[in-house]
Amino acid sequence: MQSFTFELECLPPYSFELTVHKPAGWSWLTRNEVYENGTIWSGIRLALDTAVGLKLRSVGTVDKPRVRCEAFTRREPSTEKKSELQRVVRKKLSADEDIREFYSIARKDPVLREVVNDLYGMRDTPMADVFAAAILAVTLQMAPWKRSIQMMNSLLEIYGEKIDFDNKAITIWPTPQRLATVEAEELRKRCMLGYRAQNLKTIAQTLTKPFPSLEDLERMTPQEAKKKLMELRGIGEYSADIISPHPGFALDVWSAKIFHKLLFREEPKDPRTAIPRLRRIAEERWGKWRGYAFIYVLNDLDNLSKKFNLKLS
DNA sequence: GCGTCCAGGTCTACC
DNA sequence: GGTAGACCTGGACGC
Repeated sequence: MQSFTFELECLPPYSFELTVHKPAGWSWLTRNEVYENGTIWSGIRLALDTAVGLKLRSVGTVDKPRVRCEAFTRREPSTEKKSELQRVVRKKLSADEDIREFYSIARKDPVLREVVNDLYGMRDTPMADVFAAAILAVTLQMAPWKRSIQMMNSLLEIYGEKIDFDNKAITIWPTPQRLATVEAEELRKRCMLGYRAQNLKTIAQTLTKPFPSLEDLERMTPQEAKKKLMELRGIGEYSADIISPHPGFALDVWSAKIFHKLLFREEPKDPRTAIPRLRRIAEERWGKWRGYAFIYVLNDLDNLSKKFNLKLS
C-alpha cells in the first residue's frame, strides 16, 4: 500500500474523539472500523475502483483542533486524487461546520443545556455515501438494534470490500453494483434480511443508474432531497431522514419514547402516533439544529437518565 | 426446551 | 387522504 499524510484544521470547538467515536457506539464511516487510544482506522471509497484506508488522530485540542490523517491506497494517487481525498475527509469530519449557533440555542434549553456540556465539541458527520446510509436505514426498519447489527455485519462481511493497511483489516460497505447482481433470496438467507432483501436489492439497482450523491442532495432543498430519496423502494419518511444530508429528526418508536419522556416526563401511550407531534415540536423548538439535538440526546442517555431521574437507556 | 410475541417502518388495498 | 393488515425472522420472555 502507498501512503501519504496530511493535516487539517477544524472549526472550534471540535472534539475529534467524540466525533469519530460516539458514546452510543455509532460508527463514523463503516461499522468495523477500529478505534484505539485516540486513533481511528477506517476506510472510504473515492470512486468505484478506489478504496482508501484511513488512519486519523487528533494533534490538537478541542479549542485548537487539528487532525493528522494518513491515507493508504493501492496505487500512487495523482495530485488531483490527493486533493479530492483531503476535501472528502474534511467533509466527513464536518471540520468546517460552525456549531456555535447550536450551542447558543442549546444553552437556553433545559434539556440540551446538559448534553452540550457532556459532549462539548462533538459533530454530526455525514454517512459514507447514499447506499451505505440506505443499508443503515433499511436494516433499522422493524428490528431490534441487535438484529440490525447482525444484518449490517453480514452485509459488510460477505459483500463489503476489505482494505488491509497498517496491520489492520477494515471493510467498507458494498457498492450498489455489487448488491444489484445478488439474488434477493441469497441476501435474505445469508444476511438474514427477511422482507428487506428485495427492497435493498431494488435500491441497489436504482443506485447503479444516475442518482444524486449525498453532495447533490445537500444542494437540493430539504424537501426536494427527501422526495427524491422516498422514490427508492422501501424508503419512507423515517429512512429518508436518516439518508438525507439535511438536518432531520429521524424519529422511530425507540427514539420517540426517549424524546417523549424527556419533554413530557412520561411514556407515550402509543409511540408511533406520537411521532408526527414530536417532529413538529422539534422543528419549532430547535429549527435547523434539530438534527444536532437528536444526536446529542441519543449519545448522552446515561447522563440524561441520571440528571432527570428517568429510565432512558 | 418450547411456544408466543414483537420489533429503532413501509407498502398496498380498500374505503 | 386516511388506515388496517401484511411483511421476515431472531431474540426475549413466560412457562
